[in-house]
Amino acid sequence: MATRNIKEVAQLARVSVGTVSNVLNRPEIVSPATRERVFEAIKKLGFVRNEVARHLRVGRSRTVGLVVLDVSNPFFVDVAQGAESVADDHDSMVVLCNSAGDTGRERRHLDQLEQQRVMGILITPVETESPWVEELIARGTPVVLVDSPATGLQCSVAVDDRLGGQIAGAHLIERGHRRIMFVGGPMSIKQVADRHAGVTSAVAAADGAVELLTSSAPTLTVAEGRAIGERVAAQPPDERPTAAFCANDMMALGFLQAMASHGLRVPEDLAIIGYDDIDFAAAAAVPLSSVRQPRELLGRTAIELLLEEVAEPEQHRHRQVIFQPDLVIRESSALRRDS
Amino acid sequence: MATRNIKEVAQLARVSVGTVSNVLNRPEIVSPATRERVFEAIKKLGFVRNEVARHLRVGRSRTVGLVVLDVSNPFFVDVAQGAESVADDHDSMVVLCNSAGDTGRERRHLDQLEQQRVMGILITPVETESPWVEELIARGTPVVLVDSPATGLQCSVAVDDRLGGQIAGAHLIERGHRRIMFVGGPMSIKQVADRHAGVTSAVAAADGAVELLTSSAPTLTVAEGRAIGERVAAQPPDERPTAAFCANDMMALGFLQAMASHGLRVPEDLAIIGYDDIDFAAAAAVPLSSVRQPRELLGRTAIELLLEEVAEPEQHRHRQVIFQPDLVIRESSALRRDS
DNA sequence: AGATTGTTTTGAATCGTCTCAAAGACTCGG
DNA sequence: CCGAGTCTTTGAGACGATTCAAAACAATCT
Repeated sequence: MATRNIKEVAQLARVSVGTVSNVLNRPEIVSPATRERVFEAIKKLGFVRNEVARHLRVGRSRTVGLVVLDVSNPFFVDVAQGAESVADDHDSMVVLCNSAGDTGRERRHLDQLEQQRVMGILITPVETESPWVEELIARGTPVVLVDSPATGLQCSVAVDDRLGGQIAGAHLIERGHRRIMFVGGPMSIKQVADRHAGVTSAVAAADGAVELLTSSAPTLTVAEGRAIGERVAAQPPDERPTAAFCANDMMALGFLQAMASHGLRVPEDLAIIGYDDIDFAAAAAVPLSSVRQPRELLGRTAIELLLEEVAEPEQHRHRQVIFQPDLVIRESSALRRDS
Repeated sequence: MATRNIKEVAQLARVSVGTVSNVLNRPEIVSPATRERVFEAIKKLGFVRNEVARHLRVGRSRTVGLVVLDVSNPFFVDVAQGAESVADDHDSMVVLCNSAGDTGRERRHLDQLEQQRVMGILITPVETESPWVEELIARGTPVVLVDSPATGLQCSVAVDDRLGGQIAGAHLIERGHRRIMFVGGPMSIKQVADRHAGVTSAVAAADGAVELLTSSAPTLTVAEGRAIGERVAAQPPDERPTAAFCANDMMALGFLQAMASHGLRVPEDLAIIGYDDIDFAAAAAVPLSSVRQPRELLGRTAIELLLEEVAEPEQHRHRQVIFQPDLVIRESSALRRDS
């Protein structure tokens, strides 16, 4: 209730409001004596600068919005932490919003962020083509796409998911697997489609006859991974795939659990490889092989591109940064299989 | 760049700014004809209300800060989702901040939130006694403590951790364990201390001679849990505890992994029980028994208390809501042990 | 027509801070 | 002691929306 303002500080310190403002923003141009007086007044009154008024006046905000597909997927939490670490160094702030894969929620968050006049928005959009995002940009909010193809209207950072899928597929084939299942989700999600395309190309490139089965769940969750795993475990051994490539680690963990609860050994009976390399992957009881994405780096780079655009809007040219994924082989696919 | 303001809208619609404001805030008091004209102008110009200016004028913000100890612990993500679901219904917004257990970061976040004049702050403080929080309250920002004892200056929500520890201990004793290890962290963290106190009391209440070992790591992470697990696994079988009660599920998962990688069977060779019941606990290859906390409910209740305080500051009396934890028995502790 | 009541619309004041041109205070050489 | 430079400090507008007393307009009744 007792929120003090700059005027009260000025009164107590017997200076003008302009001087107080100067002390706050360019202390070096004000004489040590008055500066000290002002600081004392600030302390005595418990004055805290009203960032809202400041923002209104200067027109620039210090916060960046980050809208992700699923906060409960640690992958996105890590991306957020990467972004936040950079924001910290620029005394700005990241506000994390969860669209939960829902277009409506995504839109509401974008509206709120735009109304707050945030400095810019980092987003992993629910749908590749998003008119909302384009209008947002047209109205002047800088946007950086995370893990989504750029349209030329903005910068983007992404990881080559096709390559990731290919690496995973090649690895399984090299380990002797001839019957591989892709445990995926809706192909409308670009990441899923690309990873699938990657493993498909790896299969096509193999000499021998490698079979690729594809299953698809509505969402990329632990529960869905487990459900698909249950179905696979119920199949007769000679019909079962010998390896599963899961669209993300959440699904892979669910799949793994289904294997365990049906007494199937991983990797002996069935190898598993996931995607993202979240921390829980390494910590699984059978440590999970996974295609690693540079998660923090993704977030860091995204916000750096944004800050760059904000700093020099004129000479800024939109860029698309693409990182290479990385194969991390752990126990869940470590075994060589004699076909 | 092309951010339109209410004045431009007024001009185009040939009305005064006051009328535009009315259309935005109390459309019912303005005649249908002008209302329509104003809406058209808004659409044509792509006008988006400046929440910053609004906030400055009306003095009330629509955002709530939530400062948590560790975003990479899914427990806190779930708390956040609970809070957000309530915020959604009150068209306000939750901004999630991560103190990462660091007092400095915590303070920076609190400063930023106060400068933004947020409606209020929900916080799981790093340290129980926090002068910053008290000053914050004194200066007029409502605070609700999450999972921390209230000082009477604010509301709080928490789960009875002592009871949780006791339930876990009693369960293990009932299953025949006579040598139990508490896998914990710094006792300065209230949650850890309480859970430890709980299991201690359960042990004291047992007739037979039950031994309680205690180990402590600097942080409650998967890696630390694994490290302690490695040490335990290296002990000769007759010196090893037969059960481990971990301070949270992250540690329990790490511990579990160490068991697996050393060929120790869970629960046959060693039972494990965790705390929080995060989703990954059920999804572990040996599904983890855990003491469940009502995670979303915790977040929901916290923000409801805050909204209540904000709505009626006068007649508001601070309350402390305490929830009961719940034992979820899964495979990792399912076995009855014959001593 | 004039009075009365009710409905819409107006526009000036306000929120707390920043900015910047201009005024004030000092210093120093002549 | 004056005038030319430096430093410091001042104070009057913004910024964009909301509010509210008052004005304008409309409808109804004498």
